[in-house]
Amino acid sequence: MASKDTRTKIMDVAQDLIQRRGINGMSFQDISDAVEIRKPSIHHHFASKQDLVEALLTRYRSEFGLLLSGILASKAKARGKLQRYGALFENTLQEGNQDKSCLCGMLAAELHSLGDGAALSVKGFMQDNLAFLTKVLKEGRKDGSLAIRGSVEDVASMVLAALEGGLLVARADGGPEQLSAIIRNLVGFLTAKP
Amino acid sequence: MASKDTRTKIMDVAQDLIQRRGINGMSFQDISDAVEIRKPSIHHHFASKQDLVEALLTRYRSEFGLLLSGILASKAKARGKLQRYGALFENTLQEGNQDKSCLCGMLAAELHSLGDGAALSVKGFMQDNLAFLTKVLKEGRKDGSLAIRGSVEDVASMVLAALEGGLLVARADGGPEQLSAIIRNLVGFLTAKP
DNA sequence: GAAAAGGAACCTACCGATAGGTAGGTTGGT
DNA sequence: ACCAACCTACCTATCGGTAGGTTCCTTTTC
Repeated sequence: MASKDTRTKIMDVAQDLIQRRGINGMSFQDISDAVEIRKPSIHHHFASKQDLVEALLTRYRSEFGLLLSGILASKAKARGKLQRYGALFENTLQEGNQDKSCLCGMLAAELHSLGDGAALSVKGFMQDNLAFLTKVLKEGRKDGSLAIRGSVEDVASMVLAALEGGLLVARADGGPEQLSAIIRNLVGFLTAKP
Repeated sequence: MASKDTRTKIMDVAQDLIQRRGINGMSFQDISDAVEIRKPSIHHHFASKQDLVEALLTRYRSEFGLLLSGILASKAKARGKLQRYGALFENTLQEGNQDKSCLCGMLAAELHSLGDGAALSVKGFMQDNLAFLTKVLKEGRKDGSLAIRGSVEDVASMVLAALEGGLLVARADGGPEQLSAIIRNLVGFLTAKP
């Protein structure tokens, strides 16, 4: 932690705050308090709040993309890949005080407060996930581990919606266990009957 | 519109703003601009922002509860009831500039900015919906129009998550058509095979 | 190798705009 | 005479952001 450079520390703190409070619930002062640096010094690393958010989104999409690639490359059947994908969301909610949501889920809610670049990046994140899910679902239809009816793209949308929404609902109501139940059921419904 | 009393106008405008921008993206000045009233006059009707939000939540839950009761009381089969329930969410997104989400979905995202009363009310909204869905799903298992596997409560959570998340995803990415596709698929997966 | 130049990484002090909220007065109907 | 429903004027806190200076390490130059 102490060895991380300041820019990274700022990004880490900012991302954590946005995932818990949202963009408009996070201020430069909050970052300044958490990272040991004066508030205006943040501007040395990020010219504006929009710049910070865009940098956050670029990093988040890149890291998330790596995780998705890792899942795609694994030897597991499609059903297993879907479970590993769901675990990404479960892990997010289980971190810290169990009140963190997906960065892009939060920003999607506050889309109105975003600049064009950030809004496009949030949309891009959704499309990244849909493309991933579409691949996994098609794979599952081939290897027989999943039973897909209708448009694969539409089912992908449903899965993504259930996970993003699951984070919101679980945080407000039933906690991590509720999210786990949602994922368990989702995978169950998509599983081919023997 | 002109005949509505000021208190109602304030609530209508505030709710619209929160559904589109979120709590922290809405200010008393915004309300003042939309309703023809000076900013401090809002305090005559609502002592604080928290009071306003809590009044909004009480009204929203009450109105939504009536809609749910109406659906429950209808003669339709459970599958039809589920479709009518989904239409509630579709209607929300189709209003105005097609950028409105569920009030409680937005507030669930910004839960950290809410007082205890409001947070509890958001949680209550989720539980209202889960109770409704649980009833419908059980009904569907009886009348044969739905095929539920596993815990009915867990499936209810999944449906609610998919709809709340569907609003977020559709708003950021594919618009109303994407939400419709999600609902179509959701109902499809829950439909008993002939 | 010493000195000068440069720039990254901070700092203090401050800015105008806006946030939610308060004090106290005016108006008009009951 | 009262009270609901407004108003103007103003408050403090905080927002994102700017100006300009200090420190220190690196790089260039004689």
